[in-house]
Amino acid sequence: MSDRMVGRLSVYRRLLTGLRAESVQNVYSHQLARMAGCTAAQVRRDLMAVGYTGTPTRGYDVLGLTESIGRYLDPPEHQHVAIVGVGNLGRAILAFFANRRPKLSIVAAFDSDPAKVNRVIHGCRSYPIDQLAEVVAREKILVGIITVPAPEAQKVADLLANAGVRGILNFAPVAIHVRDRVYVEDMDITVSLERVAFFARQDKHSGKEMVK
Amino acid sequence: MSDRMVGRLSVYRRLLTGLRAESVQNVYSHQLARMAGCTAAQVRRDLMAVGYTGTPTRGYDVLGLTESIGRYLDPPEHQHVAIVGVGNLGRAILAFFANRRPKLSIVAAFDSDPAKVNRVIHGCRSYPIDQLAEVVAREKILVGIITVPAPEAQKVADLLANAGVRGILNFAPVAIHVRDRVYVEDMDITVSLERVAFFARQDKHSGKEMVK
DNA sequence: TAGATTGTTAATCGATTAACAATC
DNA sequence: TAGATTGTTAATCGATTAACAATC
Repeated sequence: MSDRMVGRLSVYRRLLTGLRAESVQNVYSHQLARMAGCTAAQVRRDLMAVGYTGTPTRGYDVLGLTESIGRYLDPPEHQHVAIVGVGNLGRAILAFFANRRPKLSIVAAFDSDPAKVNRVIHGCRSYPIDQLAEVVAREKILVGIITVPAPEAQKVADLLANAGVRGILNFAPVAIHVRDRVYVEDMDITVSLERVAFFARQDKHSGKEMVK
Repeated sequence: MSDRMVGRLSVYRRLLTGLRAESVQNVYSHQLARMAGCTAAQVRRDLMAVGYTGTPTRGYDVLGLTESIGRYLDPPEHQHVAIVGVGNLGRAILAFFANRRPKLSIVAAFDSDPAKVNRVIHGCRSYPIDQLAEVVAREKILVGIITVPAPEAQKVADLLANAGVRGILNFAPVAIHVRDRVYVEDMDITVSLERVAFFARQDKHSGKEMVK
């Protein structure tokens, strides 16, 4: 299971949820492909991998496929996330994810600024950073989001990894190093914006969209 | 020039800037590789592509390499960016980029909410959305950032593309479709978080970091 | 049946990795 | 010189694309 495929499955599911809201019952691979920005063959291969089969006449059943992707992508039980750094970006992410996914929710926020802790921000409790290990263990948090300034990112990554977190989504503009068992994904807005600016100046480019 | 390579060059430059601040004059490929989270051979191949050569004894000259990457990545003249959607995320991005890059700056923000326009937010002027085409043309804006809710993203993408923007960084959780000459990069926080959550549950995974 | 779509294999493509002579 | 690093080519790897018989 490649990281790209997991990303596409996540996109398919969102599209399927939208179709269900419109009472659409069946969908063909080429329809999903057009909406997701990939090819029909890629959709079919991905769905094959999650073990869901369609039929030539009706394509894929929207409800059944949604559930099948959910069994694949979703945690068996509710999965808890922590966010470290309650600045502008941290608060934006808290607002964005508030009550969005039933099985994946941010249950704790941490900051080193005393003015930002022991509060409830967009429905999420905030704690002093030195309570991180304790809260991560108590709340069974497996995923951490880093939204602190670059100079503090590595320190925070070490705290999270030592507390038992197994996945990190890093927004700090710096590469962090953790032990091999921790999955790290960097979302570097500066790098992305520089890349878009670079290709915006090129007359020709691949033209394909990048799903991060 | 692949999109991944452009991303790595952006990372190298940031690292080199840090080294310069510490008065480091020379750097070897394996040092850059360790900091950037890639391989030494990859660093050498990337630097070869930008046309900068090192020497076996001294490695690469930090200052010269920084300038060489800049000539490659940076626009010949100041490049202007617009952001559409002044919600939590939009304001966070404005705060993040305020006075950060000398040659790449967000010069205009747009929103459909009358309460959010005709103001200065983190140093950036905000306009009503219906002035987008006019302002984009006047300010020679080539890049747009979309931070509106998903249902409005396609409409905003059309507005930007029609106004002459050539690159779009899309934070809305939906795929947008634009003509081929416009480069689109999606930063989908939901997809990324679901992916991290997925791999956090796996016992084994690639372990390699993903630079987006 | 006819026709469009599916599951699945083979071919293609591009990026990464390994290897090594040349170099300072 | 000796030794580590460089530029560069070949081999590997994985993902995407193309193709097509099977199927409803």
